[in-house]
Amino acid sequence: MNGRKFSAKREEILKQLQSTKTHPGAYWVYEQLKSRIPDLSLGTVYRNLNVFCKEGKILSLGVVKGEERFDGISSPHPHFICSCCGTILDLPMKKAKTLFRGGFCTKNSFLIDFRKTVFYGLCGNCRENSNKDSGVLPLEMTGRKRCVKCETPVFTDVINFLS
Amino acid sequence: MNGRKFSAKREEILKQLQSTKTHPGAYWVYEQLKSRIPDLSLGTVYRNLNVFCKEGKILSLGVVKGEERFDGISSPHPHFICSCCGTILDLPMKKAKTLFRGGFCTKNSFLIDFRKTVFYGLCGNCRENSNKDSGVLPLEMTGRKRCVKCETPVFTDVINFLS
DNA sequence: ATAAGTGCAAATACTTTGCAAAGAC
DNA sequence: GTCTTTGCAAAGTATTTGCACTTAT
Repeated sequence: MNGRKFSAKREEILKQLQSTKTHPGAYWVYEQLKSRIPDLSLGTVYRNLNVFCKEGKILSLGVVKGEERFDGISSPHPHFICSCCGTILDLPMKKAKTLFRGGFCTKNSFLIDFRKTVFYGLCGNCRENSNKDSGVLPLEMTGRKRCVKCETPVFTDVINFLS
Repeated sequence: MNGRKFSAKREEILKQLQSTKTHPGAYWVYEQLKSRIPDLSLGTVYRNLNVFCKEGKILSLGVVKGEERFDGISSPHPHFICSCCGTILDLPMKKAKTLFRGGFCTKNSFLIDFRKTVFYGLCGNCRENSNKDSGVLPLEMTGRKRCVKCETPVFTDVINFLS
């Protein structure tokens, strides 16, 4: 009674997001599909992007210049965000490592001003509550690997990045 | 003709933000000061928080649950954000390193689900434009060190974090 | 005197939501 | 038949902005 049903529009929204490397926002996805699917509504795009995020099928890159941006590739990888125009680029691991070490801009390329490293998860309180209430973890936490100690879902790929 | 003038309210806003470790949003700052400064307006808080960000006096931690959150400590350091309740914690470097290596939750503490590492700066296009147009870099880029090669402002502390 | 700062309220802009109709199973 | 998905438009909400007034220099 809480399952997900097939929806052609949902599929198209996912495909559209996965078809680009521009890390767009909801409106871009809507606009692209609108010509092909005239009776698509922006609300549906928002709804489904949220669904994908919670299912771990896509990645939210957070709000850039007032608009939430998404990545159709859900495996975590470094990004570059231009603080001037909002362009988002996938950052090859090799380049990321160079930037970490270098601390200055690379010739003919973008200039790194600063970076942010943020850990996401559950604080002690919320973790306790989510276990107590229903045994159900927040949707954001589902679909991931589990802690070797306590069986809680956890993302282990942190080991691989820049370690 | 483009200077900044003293403002008591501005000082208070900065002090208020620096007085807490909770990484609050604009409204919290406003609420705290309202009792002491009854004729303070929310718009002024927003305006000045933006000013501080551009001057590098505070740090924006991005939008968490729909609200932009700030850190009165402007030197970059790792944070933990609870994806359930939005709590933001400063993360001691030692713990950050452990989390990078461990990839699983720590006993009686928060659970790391995933982290994001984002580089901010200027892409090639914008960099070119900002040089051409006026010789003035976007405000976000000011007040920082300069690239040893091209003299463009750049934040060099990336070298020190987890390298 | 001049330019910057502020209060206030209206405007923006992105996102969410309520509800009735349509669709999947 | 039941539960999910959707279109549509309205509501919601954080943030920005215009303008007249105030304040700093």
